[in-house]
Amino acid sequence: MSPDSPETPSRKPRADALRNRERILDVARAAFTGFGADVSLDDIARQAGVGPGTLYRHFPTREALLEAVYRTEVEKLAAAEREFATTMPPLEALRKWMGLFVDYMATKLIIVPALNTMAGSSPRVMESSGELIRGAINRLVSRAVESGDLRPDLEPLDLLRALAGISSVAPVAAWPQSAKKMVDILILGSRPTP
Amino acid sequence: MSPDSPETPSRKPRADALRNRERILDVARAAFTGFGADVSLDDIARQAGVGPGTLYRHFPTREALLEAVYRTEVEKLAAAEREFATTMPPLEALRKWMGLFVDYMATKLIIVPALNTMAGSSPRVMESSGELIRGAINRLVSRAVESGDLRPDLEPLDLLRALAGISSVAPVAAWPQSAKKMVDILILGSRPTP
DNA sequence: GGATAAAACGGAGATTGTCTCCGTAAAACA
DNA sequence: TGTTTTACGGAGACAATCTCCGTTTTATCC
Repeated sequence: MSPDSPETPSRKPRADALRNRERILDVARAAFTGFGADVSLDDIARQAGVGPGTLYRHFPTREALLEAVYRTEVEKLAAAEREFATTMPPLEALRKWMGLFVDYMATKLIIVPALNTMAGSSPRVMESSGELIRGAINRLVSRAVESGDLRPDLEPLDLLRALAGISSVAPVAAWPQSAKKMVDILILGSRPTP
Repeated sequence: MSPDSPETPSRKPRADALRNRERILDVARAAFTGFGADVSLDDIARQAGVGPGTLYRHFPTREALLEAVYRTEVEKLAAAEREFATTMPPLEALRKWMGLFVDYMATKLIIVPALNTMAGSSPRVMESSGELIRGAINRLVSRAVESGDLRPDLEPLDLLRALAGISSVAPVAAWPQSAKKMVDILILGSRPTP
């Protein structure tokens, strides 16, 4: 089994391949969240300025594309945390990151149900994502607590639960707006008692 | 609003229309549970011996057909309870009904997730179904308790929960077999202590 | 039991989506 | 710069969705 090493990068990957992959993912994320998980893949290819063949070479099935979009979003969140943590004051970092989290939830709300009703649906993707996100919010909150900007008795995950919770009471379309207001309210309410 | 009475049945519905509707539902149930919720609707029409136009006249969208199949299954369950209760001894009625419930769960496992990821998905269908099923199992168990065939401290819904619970540990394909064995085990274990 | 009108049928076909194949083009390597 | 490897892209085969309308069947009224 496993005839050779995990990867044998005999060559540098072609620059246009990477560019195209990027653009397809970008367009796909917008299309999925805007028009649902069953938009035409050929349409996505067209909008990304590539042929259908190119899209299908990068992502052989709709499921593969959905998974890739989701994975990318999670990684964006994780990367944002690392960046914000070193370039912004604690409270601002938290606020901006929570704003990104709202966008992430919007795509998650579309993609996860779609993946669940597909043949070879994969729980594996979801497992790792939870880990990354929990780590990020923990670090962001810790830093803001240590700097005295947040109450020390704050459960980090509760902030995210509050945002996610809106999705069940607000109409899907209006969700991001409500959630973004919530970010300010939550942070305001989480400051230490003077 | 509501210009006239809910229904003005000016005519008796045509016999072939009813027959066809019936046959389409029958074939659709088999197709959905056998091959998933995205089988070709034209195929279903062909197998039912009608043209595509006929299928689409009865059920304008895939969602409508899925809903109709589900609703029909629930009504079958309710009707079976009414029949069994008057024609069988209590324990046999319960056993046979639970056997039907296993089949019902198999289609529910396919249809509900599919409906949930569709545009105008409707929670209304599910609401009434739960009511009907709860009523049925309650009556069946009561009767068997009164006749002394079941322990009086039995929570009726637990019997169904046990069956439904298998679906999360057994592979989807092998599910009905495991569940049917469970029916015997459950009933055996539910008899009064001698 | 016809005659008549309403209702339903069915399938051809327009439209749209999926996915592949392969000749062409571009990038990496030497 | 020449060669080789990799990727591109779009034509087109195939399949599914859904509609339109001429034909057939059915209920109803004499």
